[in-house]
Amino acid sequence: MPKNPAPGPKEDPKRPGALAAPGTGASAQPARGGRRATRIQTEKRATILDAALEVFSERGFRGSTVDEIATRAGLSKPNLLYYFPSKDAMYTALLTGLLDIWIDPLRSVDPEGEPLEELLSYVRRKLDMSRTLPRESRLFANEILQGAPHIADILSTDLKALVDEKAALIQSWMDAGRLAQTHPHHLIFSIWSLTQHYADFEVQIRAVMGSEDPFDGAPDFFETVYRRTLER
Amino acid sequence: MPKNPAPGPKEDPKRPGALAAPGTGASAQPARGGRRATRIQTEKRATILDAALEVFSERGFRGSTVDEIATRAGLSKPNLLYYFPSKDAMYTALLTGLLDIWIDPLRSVDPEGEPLEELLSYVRRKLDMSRTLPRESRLFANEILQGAPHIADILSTDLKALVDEKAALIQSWMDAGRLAQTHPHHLIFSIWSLTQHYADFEVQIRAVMGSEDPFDGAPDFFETVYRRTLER
DNA sequence: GCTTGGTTTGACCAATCGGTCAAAGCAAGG
DNA sequence: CCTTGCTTTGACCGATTGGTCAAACCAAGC
Repeated sequence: MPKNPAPGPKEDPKRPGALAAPGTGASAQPARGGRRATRIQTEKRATILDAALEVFSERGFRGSTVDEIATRAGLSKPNLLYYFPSKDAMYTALLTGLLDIWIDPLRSVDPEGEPLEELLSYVRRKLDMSRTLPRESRLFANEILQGAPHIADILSTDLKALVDEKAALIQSWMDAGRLAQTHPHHLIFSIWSLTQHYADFEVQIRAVMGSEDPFDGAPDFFETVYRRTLER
Repeated sequence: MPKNPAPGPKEDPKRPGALAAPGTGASAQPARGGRRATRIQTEKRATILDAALEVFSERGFRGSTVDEIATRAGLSKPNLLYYFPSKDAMYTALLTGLLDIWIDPLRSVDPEGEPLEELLSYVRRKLDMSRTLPRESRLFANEILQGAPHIADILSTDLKALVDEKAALIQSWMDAGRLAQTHPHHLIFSIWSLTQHYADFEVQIRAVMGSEDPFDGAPDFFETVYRRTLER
């Protein structure tokens, strides 16, 4: 089949370096065997992961099909399966690769910083991630909604440890009178909830708000809420 | 090979007005034809919808199978299809039937009541629904996450109208100096987000909190947040 | 017992699913 | 030119999907 240069019937429309594949594990592993990864492999694996993110975040794992991912990546199904051994492999690569990025803002809440400012900037960073990485947010939302079958253990070990640590830090700030008293765990949950809501439930929010951009008023609203809640 | 008549390869020409809808929509319509519904029909349709809610809320629409719903309802697949013409019919019946219930707490925010108390009790009622009806919450979460294909129009008409009305009410309360100033729309979103989070992301929250019951501390936390945010 | 009308089921179907495979395409070095 | 090794594909497989169908089941009225 003489596949000319750029026939792309429904080729990758655009979405430029939408998500190259930072720590997404796009490049780490060779397609097969133990050899080193070709440049073409690195690129295609990144393209595939981007398409997979698109589809998985829209339909969840079980609702997604390899065929659709392949089409959206501009590949044939067998060709895609040449780069990733299975549907599950793509999903796992995405999840584990993104988990770190996703949790990072919490990790960088600084014990040495000014308490209120640290938390406010955590909120800001989190909201920013929802705005710039909505697909990633929805991917996690889907995974958790369906019982977190692939990452349940990570949640109850690594994530729990991190949250407990930061909750203790916040508690110590409150005990020192540098923040108003509240339940630290629920405070953290509220930040996750509020910020991710704007990505995960975007359709609903846009439907209700009409033309106005939801992300316009959100930062101010959050700052107001958390200032009033945490300022002593 | 007695197979032949029925030329129609596939197609459901009719699809009589959306499925029933009293409460959960379990009983109103007869399974077939125009006759009145038998008691057995009423009961089985309710049983089926309950099983369907269980499955749909766990796996989303596309991830769910008719077979699993049938099994969980204690029926054979053809038997289930005798009561509901299609998978889609079950899903639609559930969604439309539950939408009213879900929105109801907002509807009953009383313009004549004491502003802060009205909103606090709205929050309480909402959180209570997440605790007692987590499957319903997850059903909606799945639907919205996947773009709200079945209810997009309702969101941008009925729901938008209701939210706009209540947002105006809240704004008037703020203008009258009976509540501290904030963005009413985002305030409402925050209530949806915070309360439903405890149902939709239950696995994550439980993983992080360990043995402690998340629903224990939540009501107090919410009251604190909204008091501090709204008290003038 | 027979009829009637609602109910239940096993067998079956076309479409789609995730995944395999052998064969072919292809660029680059010799 | 030929080899070599990565890349791509059409054809195909068994399993599962949503849905159909004719036949059987079953209680109740005659």
